[in-house]
Amino acid sequence: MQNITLRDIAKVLNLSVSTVSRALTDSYQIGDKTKKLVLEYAKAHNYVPNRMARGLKEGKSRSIGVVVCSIDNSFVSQMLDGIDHFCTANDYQLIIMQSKENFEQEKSCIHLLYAGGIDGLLISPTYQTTDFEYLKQLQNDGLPIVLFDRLSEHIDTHKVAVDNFNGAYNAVAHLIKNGYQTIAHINSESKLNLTTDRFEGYKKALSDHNIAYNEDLVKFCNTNNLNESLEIAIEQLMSLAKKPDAIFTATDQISTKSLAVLNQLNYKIPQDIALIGFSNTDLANVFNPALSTIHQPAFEIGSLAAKQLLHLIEHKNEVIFETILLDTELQSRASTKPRA
Amino acid sequence: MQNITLRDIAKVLNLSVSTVSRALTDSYQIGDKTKKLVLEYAKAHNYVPNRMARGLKEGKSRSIGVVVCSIDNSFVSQMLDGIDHFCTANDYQLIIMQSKENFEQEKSCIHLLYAGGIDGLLISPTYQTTDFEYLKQLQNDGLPIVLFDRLSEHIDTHKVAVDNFNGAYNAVAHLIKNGYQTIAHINSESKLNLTTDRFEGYKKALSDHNIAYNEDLVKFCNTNNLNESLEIAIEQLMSLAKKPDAIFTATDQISTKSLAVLNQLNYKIPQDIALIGFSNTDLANVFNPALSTIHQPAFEIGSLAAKQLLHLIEHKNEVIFETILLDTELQSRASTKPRA
DNA sequence: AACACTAACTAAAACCTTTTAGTAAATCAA
DNA sequence: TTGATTTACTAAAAGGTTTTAGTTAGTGTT
Repeated sequence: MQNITLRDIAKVLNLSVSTVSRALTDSYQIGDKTKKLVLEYAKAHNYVPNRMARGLKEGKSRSIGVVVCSIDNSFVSQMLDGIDHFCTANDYQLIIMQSKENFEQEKSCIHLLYAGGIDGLLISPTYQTTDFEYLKQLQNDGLPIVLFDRLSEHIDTHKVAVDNFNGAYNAVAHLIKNGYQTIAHINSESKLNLTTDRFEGYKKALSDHNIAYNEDLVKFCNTNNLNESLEIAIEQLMSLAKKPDAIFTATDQISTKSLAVLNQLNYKIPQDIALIGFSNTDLANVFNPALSTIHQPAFEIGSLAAKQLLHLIEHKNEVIFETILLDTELQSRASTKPRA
Repeated sequence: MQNITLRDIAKVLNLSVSTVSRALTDSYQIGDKTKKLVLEYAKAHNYVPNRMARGLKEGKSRSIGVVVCSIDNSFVSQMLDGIDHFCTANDYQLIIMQSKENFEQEKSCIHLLYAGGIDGLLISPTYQTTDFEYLKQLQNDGLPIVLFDRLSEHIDTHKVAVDNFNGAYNAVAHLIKNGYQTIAHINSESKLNLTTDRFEGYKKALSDHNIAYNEDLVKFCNTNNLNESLEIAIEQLMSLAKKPDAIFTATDQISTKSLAVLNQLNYKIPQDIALIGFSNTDLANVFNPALSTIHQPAFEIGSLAAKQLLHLIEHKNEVIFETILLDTELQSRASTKPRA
């Protein structure tokens, strides 16, 4: 099973191990004939450097850890695609772990990854996460960390996400422009920027259009028990004295499930109630009705975050952290058609 | 940044490196007092063995490679979830790579993974893949390999997937039972078992119900250019002299996109044409109309495949390979309502 | 007292790479 | 011809772990 090693090549060609190593890295110290000889032999015998040995020697593993809530989430997997794309292009391996929206499991993932010797960490924290001390400690120990999608102010590092405030603002402004006036908002229960920014965007759009904010129209759902808490939220909204004529939903999961719940309750969309939400599904056109969405450049978020992390790994001394916010895109479909 | 090493502990406690190593692995050769001393010091100073060093020494990495067509595919990501679950529970790390349905890229992924020193490989080949010589060579070199979801007879190893023949048979039988007679079939262009088994299941269901097979009703689409080739296929089907009254689609992508195309062409489903297909989307209920599906136990496929692989890694001598086929589930919805 | 045996430890090699610090031979300047 | 420089190579160490092959001190047997 064993792969061929430098020593094997050296023995056959009657050279020293160091010469072979240098020939393969095209060092100026080695003559052209020797280089050619070694290169050809290595190629012919399919030599590949042992990653463990190299990693041990260099104190690097050329692998990065990624912690996400769940691989099994279309938006997340789109970001992972972007991360993978950039890392593969730069010869870094990806080790992906899932927090399953559970803070304890998130800590455990991070610990395992760190112990496994990753060169850097890409993390999108759980909605529960409020304590960033653990991450800050690793950061102080020299581990490069980049936050993506779900950001927090409690840790200072590179961060990549979309402009959630503007995305939310545009969604609500779009509803208002199309004649909707009583706009509800369903968000996830969390202290992350993502949540608060989208909420703030909602409020700002209302106030900019002279619509009074009404807290009865705003619901925060428990992500760990979404089905049930969302049904309750929607039923509460629809039994208000002054019923909403539109809903702006803040996450992918909430958007699609709200559509399901509203359909099940036999509301006509958008006649009875309009719906727009953050979502990256490529099936929005197939929905009943086609769903208006705020679309995020998921692939770009991932690849940019990876780019920032690899830069951090290779230039550890630089400490000017930046936060990159990409633009969202409003995709208008049947679920928010202008009111007749 | 550097983690504490065995040598550090040895120096502080005035012991040899080997004693410390043995104390930590609870060897009988070390006295109880010494063991306790070492264990406490290691714990207090958060010692974690260097994965590279251990990997180098043992010739193992405790990591496995996974090659899939694309992370960004809900069915794939559900399987990855299962794989991750089992591997994490058994302290193996996952290195995921994407072939993007391209055979050359698949080979490149496998090569990178092998060079990276994985202990085993989990692979779901591209639809293009017909040549398994490369994999067989690695297998002969001692690399444990398990095929999942997309199987082939050209390599002998553990395999995990669903019973595609039966899944397809049930879908078509369901259509017939509900009164549909002229049943088209859209599949992906490939030589993999998955493709042929689903095609065979379709044919068998027809013949068992005394419906003549008509090759005009069967289309194989190019997965790398699905949008266009699918549109052409559907237009051809719908312009036949004897139009189909139902379509059975063979893959997740084809199923959802067919729905989109049929909607766009303004066909009423199921009145003009019924639709059922393999798909694992959890949004089938939200579609227009709700889509009948053949659902696969994706998580179980993944975790079982991982289980088989880890077993293979830890018992390399055993060579009785098995193929596990799980059952599919028919989920009947509006798109295949019984004909009036 | 001589010997075998065990308990508790250690020194050093091995895994494979990269890199530091050299060496030997050839070339060049004076 | 001497001394300096360049070219093309090598020996050996380092990185952290596990493991082989010891060593030493102490106990038990006769």
